[in-house]
Amino acid sequence: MSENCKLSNNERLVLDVLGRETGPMSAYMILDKLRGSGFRAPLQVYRALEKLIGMGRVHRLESLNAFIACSHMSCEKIGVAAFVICERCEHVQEVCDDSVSLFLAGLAEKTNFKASKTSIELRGVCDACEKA
Amino acid sequence: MSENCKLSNNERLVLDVLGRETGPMSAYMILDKLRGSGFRAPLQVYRALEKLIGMGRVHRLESLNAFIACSHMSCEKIGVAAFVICERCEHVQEVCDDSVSLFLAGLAEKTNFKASKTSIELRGVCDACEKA
DNA sequence: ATAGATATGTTATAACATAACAATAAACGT
DNA sequence: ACGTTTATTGTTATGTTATAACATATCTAT
Ligand SMILES: [Zn+2]
Ligand SMILES: [Zn+2]
Ligand SMILES: [Zn+2]
Ligand SMILES: [Zn+2]
Repeated sequence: MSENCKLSNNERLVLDVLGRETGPMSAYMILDKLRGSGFRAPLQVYRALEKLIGMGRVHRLESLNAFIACSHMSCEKIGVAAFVICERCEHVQEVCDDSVSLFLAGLAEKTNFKASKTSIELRGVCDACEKA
Repeated sequence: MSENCKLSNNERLVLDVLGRETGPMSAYMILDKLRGSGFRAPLQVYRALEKLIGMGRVHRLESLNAFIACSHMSCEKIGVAAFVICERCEHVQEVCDDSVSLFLAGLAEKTNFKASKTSIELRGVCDACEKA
């Protein structure tokens, strides 16, 4: 938590871009948004993303190859979250309650597995889009 | 289920390659295995994979950009499976029990979401590797 | 036969991600 | 302040994953 506060310049820039956007962004979308701030190569984005993900301030959506700012300012239990992704409106809801961590703990126990990273993603249609 | 039996030539070839391998394979690994059978382009693999996934006979591992044959000969409830992936030995265990479908159903209900596709993946170290 | 549907082949290109190396800048003990 | 270490940034090139667009062939039903 002490380390979470100090972001490098590039990390700050990337996190700000993700924070302004409501939906997920690919690394290359982020790069394009930051060309005005001097970014020129994908690696600048990927390096910042790696750090931010390590801090729990950004999550990677595996099924989209995209990234999104943590909706909790920073996940305490890093990696224990589920993402509900609407394919119509691109809205992503992050769910981090006990049911998620209990399910994952149960699954790990049942398979005698030590999980270091987890990914739960649901793709479909959100309530708002379904009604519209 | 009636459609599941009739595979096209290319689908058969791709499924056989995946069936012979114990671990996950990328599309390009599959392509290389099938050059001897006349495959020349990635699209031949991707098209077959798309169909096989639709039939539930192959699963895509989002966190690996790789594919694996269904360990059940064909998942009845397509897409409702969890994958436990060892990063040391590459072994993948497919879990399809009620706890998985109940968890997903609960999550969907809680978020008023209609899920059409789901992905649950745990990355870490399996029991065998941990002991070794 | 022939029309429509399905499957396949081919080339090119888009989209996503990392390797390798060079240069700077910040942190730290002396 | 000083040199040493560590972290950060910049740059070029390349590797990896996936699809678009178009051409051809095969199958199926009438
Ligand atoms: Zn979070
Ligand atoms: Zn929606
Ligand atoms: Zn399966
Ligand atoms: Zn293992």
